[in-house]
Amino acid sequence: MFPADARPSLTASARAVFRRLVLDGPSTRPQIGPLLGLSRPTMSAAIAELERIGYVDEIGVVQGTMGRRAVKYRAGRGAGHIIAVDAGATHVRLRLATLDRRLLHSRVHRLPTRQLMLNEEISAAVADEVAAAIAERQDEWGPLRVVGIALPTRVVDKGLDWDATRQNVIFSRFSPPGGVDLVLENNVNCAAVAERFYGAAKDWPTFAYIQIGLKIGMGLMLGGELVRGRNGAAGEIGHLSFPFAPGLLPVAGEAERYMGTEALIARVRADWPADAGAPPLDTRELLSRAEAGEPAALVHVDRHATDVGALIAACVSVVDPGLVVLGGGMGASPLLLPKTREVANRLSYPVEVENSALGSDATVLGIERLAIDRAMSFLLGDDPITP
Amino acid sequence: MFPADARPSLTASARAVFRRLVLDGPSTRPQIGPLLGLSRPTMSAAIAELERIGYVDEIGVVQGTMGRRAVKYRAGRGAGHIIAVDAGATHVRLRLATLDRRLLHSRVHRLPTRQLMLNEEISAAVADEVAAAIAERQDEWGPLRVVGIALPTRVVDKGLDWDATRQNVIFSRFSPPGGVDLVLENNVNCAAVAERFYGAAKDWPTFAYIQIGLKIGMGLMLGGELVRGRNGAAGEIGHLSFPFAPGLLPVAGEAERYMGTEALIARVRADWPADAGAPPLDTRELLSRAEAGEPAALVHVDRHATDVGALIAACVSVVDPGLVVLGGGMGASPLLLPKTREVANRLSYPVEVENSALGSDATVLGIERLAIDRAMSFLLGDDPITP
DNA sequence: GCTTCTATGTTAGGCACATTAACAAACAAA
DNA sequence: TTTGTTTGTTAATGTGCCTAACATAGAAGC
Repeated sequence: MFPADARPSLTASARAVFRRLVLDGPSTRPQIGPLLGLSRPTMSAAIAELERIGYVDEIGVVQGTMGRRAVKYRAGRGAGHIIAVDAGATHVRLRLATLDRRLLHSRVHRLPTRQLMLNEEISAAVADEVAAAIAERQDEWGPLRVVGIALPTRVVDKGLDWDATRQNVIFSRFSPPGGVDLVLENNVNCAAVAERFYGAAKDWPTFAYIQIGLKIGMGLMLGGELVRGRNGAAGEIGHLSFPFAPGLLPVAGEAERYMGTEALIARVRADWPADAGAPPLDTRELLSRAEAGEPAALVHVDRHATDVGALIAACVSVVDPGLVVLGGGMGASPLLLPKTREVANRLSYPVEVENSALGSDATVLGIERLAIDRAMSFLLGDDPITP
Repeated sequence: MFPADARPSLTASARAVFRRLVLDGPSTRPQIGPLLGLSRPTMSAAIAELERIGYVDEIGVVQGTMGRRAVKYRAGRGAGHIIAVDAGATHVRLRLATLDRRLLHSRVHRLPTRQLMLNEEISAAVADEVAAAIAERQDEWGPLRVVGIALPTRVVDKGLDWDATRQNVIFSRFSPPGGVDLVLENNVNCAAVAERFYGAAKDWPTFAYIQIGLKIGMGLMLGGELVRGRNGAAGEIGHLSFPFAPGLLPVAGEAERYMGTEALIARVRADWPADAGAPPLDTRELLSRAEAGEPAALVHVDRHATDVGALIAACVSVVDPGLVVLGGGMGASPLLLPKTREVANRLSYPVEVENSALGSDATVLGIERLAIDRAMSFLLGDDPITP
């Protein structure tokens, strides 16, 4: 549409209007104007400005109960589209969408085997899926602006301890298409973003998303801003040293090894009463048997809920988020909630604890949101041209 | 100068100029203009605007190596002044200053006995000192804009769990002067603010200040913003439940009871070797004997440093601040640093650990900064008139 | 089928706040 | 005294928004 170094300069009102069209979806001028406190002449000018450069398209008219009908607009072809990818351990999920989230293409690619960490296998799957998505390209989609990828690693800016993370492994088989902005973000942070915008934390600018599954992690949102930390390690609570008690030697990263599902299931199986039948093979079975009322399963679920409550209490004492959204294989289960709430609130300050509302889609939806945000800042020119 | 509901409206440039004069101290137009990217005519208009309403006073001229000399300006009499009070356990410290931090009056009031918590005794001392400061009032100081008080309690907005904190005890003997804005803030948070502006965290928008003394607490600064949390409990790491280990029952608030100086000294005395002379009576003695090289003292300092390192590691795993500034009776000692650094970095992610640069003045300086910020937002009208 | 009422959109005029360009003033150094 | 440098002012201009008034296009009433 135009070269990256010659993005059109827009008036503040036009930028605000575009932002609303992206965030709220198709709207009419009389909807947007009063919302932004802009007069009708200013709205006219803003829309004209945006239409001229292709950021906004007219898509029809709407008729109220009376009076002249209003023209409806949406983010235009020239605004382009983004690709969001969740590079997960078992699935690679992809969404291709416009900035106002019209889904144009999507795929869920199941990996042949579960990957223990970010590796070439995942990178290759991402490369395939991104290439396939780009091949689908249609003219009405406009230019591809951003590719966002959610990674199961810490994400840091180049220059710091980049090499200590595995994040660059994503590029072993995958090369980002040229001329397109790339956004990398930790997958738990992405899930937090999604819960904030579409899930259990709607209208909560401050909260923590805590993932309890094979791995343990937290995505922290304070005042509407994702907290990443100096080394991208904010929320790496799986890495909490543990135990933390007088006389005992703490071990780095032990919290995850103790709280993760693998250790949990090992404990469950070691502890399983002889007269309670075969012990559960995985967390799904443990949870379903607990739900069915099996006492042995219930005991273990309760014990785990207590541990989760203590973990939450630790986070609350540090950042006091007010709301904790639980996700992940174990965390998403409502069975944990009562005990977890009780323990967390007893050990620290008032916290609401809720289950994730988005499940396994949270991560893609989050990286989609981040990719859109980046595309929008690019188009509106309020960010460095090349980071 | 003018009623609260009729503050003059200022142009954006005038507001920016005033903000610079407050933050940078006396300056000339050619200093401020280029800094803000404002042309000379705009600077003229801004200064004229500010002078007319008394926000800015002319204080002299400065001569460069060549050319005409420039007029120097500073925050004016009409901008007024603020009072900052640190309501501490052993001292009440007060500073009365203009918005650009010209110290007009200050007092350090030593309480007859150490207070264990915020109580009427402290409230009475605050009332006395504030009254005395107000009695000193001189016309050239302009109006009193804000009284800020640093409290040794959690501080929450009215309406949440206000009653669970003791913060209202400050009003048992002290009544804020009428027509003046009041700012309350937790004392550890204040110390963090001071370290950020004037101390060890200058140029670190993200860091944590951790106080290790009689009490344990943290002030968290992320991206230049103080993190308070939903219940004003962010950083209440003294309240961390402890121990946190399989099979052990965690107790709320136990971290402080274990890590605080009282428990530390009790452990030292219980453990003191019979052939090492009389055990130390307090932390000051423990530290000075460690500094002198006494092995028994060194062992205990080292052990405590290890515990502090583990505590820092826990905070780093949650928020990854990149820098931790240690303050408080024990924390301010450089003796702890080597071991603390080693343990913290071994157990989590890269953190720099430094000693407080401000000592016991940190808290007053921090609340002074916050009071000034509030006064400035009041004058510039970018805040709700009455919260 | 005409008027009337209502909501949407445009045109004209003006104000607030910044700019650039040119000039005036005040100083040090030659 | 002259020259060059820096500071400050005046005049003219531009941009980005506003309000007021008008034009347009529909539904509803007679």
